[in-house]
Order: sequence, then structure tokens, then C-alpha cells
Amino acid sequence: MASITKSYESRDVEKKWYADWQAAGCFAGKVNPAKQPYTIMIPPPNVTGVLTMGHVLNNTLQDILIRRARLEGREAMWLPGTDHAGIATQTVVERELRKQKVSRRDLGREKFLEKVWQWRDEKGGIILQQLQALGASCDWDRTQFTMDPHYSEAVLTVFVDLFQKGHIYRGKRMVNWCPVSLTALSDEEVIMKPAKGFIYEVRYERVDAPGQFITVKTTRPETIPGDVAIAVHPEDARYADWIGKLVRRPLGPAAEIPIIADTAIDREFGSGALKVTPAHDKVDFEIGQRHKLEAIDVLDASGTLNEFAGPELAGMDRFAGRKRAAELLQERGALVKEEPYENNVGYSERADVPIEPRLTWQWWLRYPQVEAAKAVVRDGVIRFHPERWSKVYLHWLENIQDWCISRQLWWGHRIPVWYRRGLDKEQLTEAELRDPEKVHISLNGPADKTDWVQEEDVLDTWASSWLWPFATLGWPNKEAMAQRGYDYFYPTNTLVTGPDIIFFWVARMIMAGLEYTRTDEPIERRVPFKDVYFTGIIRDGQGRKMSKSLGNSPDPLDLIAKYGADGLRFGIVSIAPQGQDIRFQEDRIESGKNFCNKLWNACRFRQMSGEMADNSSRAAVVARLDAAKFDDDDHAILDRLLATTRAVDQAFANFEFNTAAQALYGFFWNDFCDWYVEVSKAKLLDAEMKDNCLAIQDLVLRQTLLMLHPFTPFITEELWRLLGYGAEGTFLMRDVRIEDSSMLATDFGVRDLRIDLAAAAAVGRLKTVASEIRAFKADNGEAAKKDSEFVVEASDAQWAMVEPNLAKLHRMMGASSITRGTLAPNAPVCVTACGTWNLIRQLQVADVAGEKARLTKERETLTKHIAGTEARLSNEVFVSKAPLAVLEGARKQLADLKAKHAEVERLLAALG
RNA sequence: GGACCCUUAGCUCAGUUGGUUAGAGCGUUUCGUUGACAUCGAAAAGGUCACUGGUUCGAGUCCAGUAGGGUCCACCA
Repeated sequence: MASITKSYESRDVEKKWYADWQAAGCFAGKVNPAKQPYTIMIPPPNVTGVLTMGHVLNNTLQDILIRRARLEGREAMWLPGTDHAGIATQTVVERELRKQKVSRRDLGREKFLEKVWQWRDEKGGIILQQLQALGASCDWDRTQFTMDPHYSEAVLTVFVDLFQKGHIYRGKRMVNWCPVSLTALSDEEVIMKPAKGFIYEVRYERVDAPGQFITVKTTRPETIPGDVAIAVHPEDARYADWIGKLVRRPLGPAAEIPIIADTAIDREFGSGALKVTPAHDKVDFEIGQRHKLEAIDVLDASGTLNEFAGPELAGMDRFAGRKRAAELLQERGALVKEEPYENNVGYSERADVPIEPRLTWQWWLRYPQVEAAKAVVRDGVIRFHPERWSKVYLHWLENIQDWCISRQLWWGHRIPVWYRRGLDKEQLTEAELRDPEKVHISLNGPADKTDWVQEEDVLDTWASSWLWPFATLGWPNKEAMAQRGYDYFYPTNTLVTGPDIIFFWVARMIMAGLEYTRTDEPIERRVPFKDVYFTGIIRDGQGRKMSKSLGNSPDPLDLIAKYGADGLRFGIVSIAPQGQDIRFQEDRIESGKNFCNKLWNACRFRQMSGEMADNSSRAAVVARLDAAKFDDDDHAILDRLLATTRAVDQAFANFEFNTAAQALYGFFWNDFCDWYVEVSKAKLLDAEMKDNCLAIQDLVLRQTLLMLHPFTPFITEELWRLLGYGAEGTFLMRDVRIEDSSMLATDFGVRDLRIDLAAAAAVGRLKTVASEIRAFKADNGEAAKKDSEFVVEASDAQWAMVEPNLAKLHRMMGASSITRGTLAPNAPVCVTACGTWNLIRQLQVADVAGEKARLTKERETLTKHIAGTEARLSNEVFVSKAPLAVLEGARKQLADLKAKHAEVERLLAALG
């Protein structure tokens, strides 16, 4: 067996095992009726994406779940893939083309799409390779792309179906228009941001009464040429005699526009009058509809003012136009006031420019299954972790708006609608849209394509990714479904994602799942997943969101090189409490690495401590335990092993991964390494004790590696092999079943190894005493290592706790001798639960005053605690109401405190 | 305007049915290289758990309110 090196070098280990796992097909999920399936669908990253810290957290958690499920004997399948990410990808490729001074329109649609595909094949999906460096155990043979042929078929099938069911319609409506991407966006893609600007007070002169003005407040004077009315509240007394009169539009082509009354007007705002510009504001548009007003569009698609804005403004960008408009108004005496103003402006999520409300023809979806989608979350068929996100989810569904699913892009699923050639599609009525003579809607298009013209628009990317949980399993193609195990793997078990896409993706997947899967079966079989775990957002040291533009996100690959994939994984998970945002700290990643090194060295120590015995199975290790040789420490460590196993089981059940990681960290580092391994050093010198002690170490290490494997897969696989737990050709990740706490306990029962809890408690006391003595030594300027002489004045009961552990205690306390006797005069003294310890020095320093001060201080502390405890115990209501355990704990504590207090008193008296 | 979250040690944060003297990591200080590990060990200092009330024998934990920070939703020009 290879010997273990002095420190853990992650790089080679990671490379080797990942390749071996893949070669052995360890990641493949296969239909296996004998096993229970466990499925996760990766949230498909954008095909343009590169690995961020957010991905690291999210995918580490998925890998933890999937690896744990594998160890628990389930058929685990984690399906990877990428999303075609319409706008993002198209933008990237267009940017590259621009470097060559080519625009997509120069190329034309077909050629451009060829370029995009070429880009995807060459540079897309890097992120999936990066995930491999992280150790992600995805079933790579199943990798999906949302524009794979069969996936596209699913997307278009759903479109056609929803159209036929009447959920999809075409309508000319106000949309969020991105003047940079030149496409409509859904409400979810618009981010409201406070924007600093100006608000302008503009006056409009009455036609029938020159010299009389009505003023309005606006932040967008450049749209005044598009004004078609001024609206006031019908009950606003100030304007009662204005309604129905005409005023002159102060900018743009000359026009006289009416004063109208509408209840949408807020009388409190500004002057209580609103300029109505139906083409450029949602509210105005609605007012326009109600009053049958014309909508004058003064902007073109890219946000440039057009001829309807008048010759003074035409051709100007909207922001330049705003400034110019204010100047023109000023010149004409129409500008009453201009003051700085901050308001909320909608920005395009992708292009990060203010969106323009724009009136266009778009395709819309009335969501299906809204009520059912609410019910499954409300009723707990799908559980959210943390639960509070369900409120956010339900609130959105309560106020759901139709979804604008068309995008004026080329990269995406082209809408499967064909118009009869020569038809003006802008003029189609709802009835004509459903007339097969005029409009053809199908998967494959009309037979005679020359007679028809296909819709130019593509579908919103989310209108493909909402089918992810089942389209990836072959839906709707029966053959593909059978081949990919749809029946077996759907519904999936857990979705791990960020709360930021709860509307974009989570809610929509639930609706799609309910609409398209197993409609005749129970609801539990139709939902796309059972548990949704929402991660926190990773922030930088200053609490800012990590983003490319801020450059505050470390490159995970650098972190992997520096700390190892396992170190990174363990570090990030241990600082990620459920559902809380995470402030990234590199030192936590470092401590993940250090933990790996600790694990490595503990195993190294085991290997150096004695011949490796039969570790080939749990039973083999357990068979090597010898109950007759158990001492207190053996009981204590097995007790802690059981407790830790239980804690980890529980943490997994509750999706509390940081709790599990911390439990493992604390157990392994403090209980095992700092105590058990240290006391082992004395035992290993004793031939009688050695074999049993090593068997215990082997058992603890085995169980620890199993529990840690989902968190730190590489190092655990390596050590598993090095310590002989698994044979060549087998893998911890695939061929081993993890024991839960009850299985472990049963094992002990079979071997008649009842864990002695009193012994475990005794070790706890001994630890405390060791710690007290070490502190005592430090207080007295004695080096921890230095061989100190102790004389202990102890009762028989106290000495009985010390004597059997003398060998260990010598080592743990740095003592050359520990003898029972009477206290020496003038020697520093320490009162413990195991007697009063005297430190005998080579050079007696009679610091009576200092010793007295120390003991007096200790007595004060004790007195205070005694008083507190006595007060509680003398409270009758406490005694009658508190549970027995609490009561007894308090009594025991009081007795201990009093004994200690008496001893300190005695020592003080002796000092005089 | 509505909803949710956060406020605990110098820093970043745990603290899941209320229960002894509130924890961890990092940082700081002191001591330590005995063959697992200096990516380490031993120890120390450091907190009126944001504030004010309330419920309770008992509150960091439950309730109400206040202050500060954050997030999401919302058509105030």
C-alpha cells in the first residue's frame, strides 16, 4: 500500500480520480427498478457563462445531494446542460462580428445563425468543463442544450398546443422595449433603478383663452410631440371648466389637444394635470384607449426621435432630445420650472439601459395552471427551503400578468407560425389569426412553404427553459422518453437555485410540469420537483453583489488551484447557512483547505501507527474491535461518532448543509484529532491496547470519510483507497453504502459493544481538568511542553478518575510526574473536579500575595455563580415548573460549585 | 406604498421546538518544532446578543413597537 505523503497535494489527486470516475461510468444514472431514483436537473447556465462563485455554491450543493444519495444506495442522476440564452449569446456573437466590422444584418439571418452555432461549438459551454474541475458528478452523457433538435421540438410542441388551447394570442400592446437589444422584454427582465434626472414643469396655453395656461410635470419633455391630450381628475374643482377645452402643444408639430377627465389622475401630484402620451407610457396608453386617442410614436426602435417629433428634434437620441426639448421649451416660454428629480426607471436587465415603453405587436401567453401551481406549494407537495420564499412565489402568482413570449431576435426558437404570403400581419384580427387559410401554426410548417412567410420573432429563452425538467428526459417523444428513463426519473427530487429566478424559472417550471406531465395521475407525480432549495447570494467583503463589471468576483479556478476543489467546496458550504446571503471570505476557503490537510495527516498518522489490518468492509473493521479492551476514551469517541452521524443525518434531512459540514469539522478536528488521537499515542505504546485502538481509529476514519465524501469527494476517495477501505477497481463514490446512525449502533450491539455513557461523560470531565491544568501552567509561566511535577491532593473518588488515565494525562498536561500527596507550601495551586493540583517547581517562588489574589478572584467568581444558582433553586415556581433535567443540572452544578468554593476557602486560609 | 430578511466577540457569521456560566473561524496576545499535521498544538484576552416594552419560574430565542442596513414587489407623471 502506498504511504501517505506529508501534505495533501490536491491537483494530481483531483485529476486522477475524476478521470477514473468518468472512465468507470460512475456518474451514469440508469433505470434500475430495484433502487429508488434520485434526480437533480442542473439549472442550465447560459451557454456563454463562465464559472462564478454563485455557480460554485449552487453546484457544490447539488453535487453534495447527489453524492449523498448515491451513498445511500439510490440511483442518482444529475443531468447537466446549458441554456441558449437568447439575448446574451446573440450579443456576444454580434460583438465579435463588430470587431470585424460586420453587422448581423449584413450577414442575414441564416448566415448569422451559422456564426452563432459555430461560436457555441467552439466557445460555448466552457462552464461545464469548469464544473468538472469542481468535482461535479453529472451524468455528462446526458448533457442537454435548449436548442438541441429534440428539445426544440418540445418547445415548439408546447407553443402549438398552448395556441390551440387558446392560451397564446397575438396583441398590440405596450411592452418593455430595449433600444439596444432591439427587442421586447418581459416584465421580469426589467430592473427598476432609482435614476437622477430632472422634472420639468411645462405650461400649455388654452386655445380659446390665450394667456391662460395649464401646467403639467414631466420627466420626459422630449415626448411632448407625442402628447394627444392633457388629463385631469373629473372631480378636480380647479379644472372643472377646463375639461373639453383645447390647449396648444408647445413642442413638435403644431396641434391643439383636448383637456380630458380621467380617474387615473392623482390630484396630489404636481398640478394635478397629466400630459397624455399614449405611445410612450403605459398609463397614458390606457388613458388613450379609454378616450379613443391616437398614439403618436415619436421614437424609433433604437430610441431615436423620429419625424413625428418635429424637425427640431428628429434624429436626436432620446437623452439628447430631452435636453434639447427643455431648451426649446425655455425659448418659447413654456418651461415654468426645471428641478433635479429622482425617480424609478426601468432598465433592461441585459443591456443595462433604460427601457422604452413601446407599442408593438407581440405574442402573449396567459399562464396555464396558475391555481394548481399555487396549490402545490401552499399544500406542501413542493416544499421550499427556506419556506419563506413560498410567500414571494404565491404573491407573484396572485398578481400574475400575461407573459410576453416573443423576442425580436434571431437566436432562439423561431415561432412556428406562418402567414399567408401577401397578408399584412399587423392587421390580423384574433379570428383571422385562427383561420388556417390565413395563418398556419404547426411544428413543421406548411407543406408548400413558398406560399407562406414564417414569423420573424423567436421565443423568450425562458419559454424553453421552463420545460427543462421533462424535455431533458425526452418529452414529448415517446421513444426518447423510454430511452432516457422519463418514467423512472421524473419527477425530479430537488431543485437547487437562487431566489432571483423564482419567477423567471421556478414558478414557470411548476406550471409547465402541471400542464404537460401525467395529467391523469396524482399531483405528486406531476410536479417537476419535490424540494426547492434556495441558495443565498454570494457577496464580496463589502456586501456588494459579485458581478463582472465590479470585478469583485474571484475566479473559482484560481481558488481551486490554490486551495483544491475539496477545500473550496468545504469552505463555501460551511459558510452558507440556509437561505442567507453569504459574504465571501477567502480565509474560510483556506480553512477548508486546512481541514483537508488535517484529514490527510490524521490518516497518515494512522498509517504510520501500525500495520494496516482488514479494513475491507465495515463488518471487518467492527470485528477487530475488542470490547474487553475498551477504555473510557474508546467509549467516548464512539459515542461522539454516533452523535455526529446522527447530526449529519438530521442536517441532510433539513437541507442544512453548513450544519453538517460544521458538525463533521468539529468532530473530526476536536474530538478525534485533538483528543482521541492524542490519547492514542500513549495507548499505542502498549501492545495490549494497540490493536483495539487502531481498529477504533479505522472505524472512525471510515465513517468520517463516508460522511465527508459528498463535501470533499476527491480527498476522501483517495484516502479510502490508501487506507484499504476499498479494493482496486471499486469506488467510494459508487460502490459503498453509508451507514446511518442506527445501523452503526446496531453493529455495536452485534459485537456487544454497548457504549458506556458514563465513561463518555468521564472523558468530558477529564478534558476539562486537562484544560484547566494547562491554563494553570500557562498562568504560572510554565511552558506547555515543559515536564512539570504535580502533586495532587485528592479524595479516593477523585483519584479514581485520575489514576487509570495517568499515562494519557502525563502526555496531555506535559507532566513529568503526577503523584498523590499533600500540598506543598508556597506552590501554585489549582482546584479541579479531580482534586487540588500543586505545581512543584524546580525553583520555588513564594509569591504568596499573587497566589492569594488569584484565589480570591476565583472565590469571587464562584460566589457569584453560587448565588445565582441558589436564587434559581430557591424559586418555588422554578422548582415546580422546570423540567427535571434542568432542575437536576442546576443542583449538580450548585454542589460542584460549592465543593470548589470550599476548597478555595481552605487554600486561602492556609495562605493566612 | 406593500412584503420579507438582517442587527450576537475587532472582522465574518452559527445559535431549529425558550433551560446551567452565549459559540465557531479568522484576527490579536502568550507559550510551544515530543516523528501525523506550523496548512500545526496549548492557552489568554474580547460580547449589558441594536433599542424599548411585554409574555414566562426562565428570553439571543416568543410577541409588540422603535432605530439602522438590505432584498423583492408596486403604473405616481
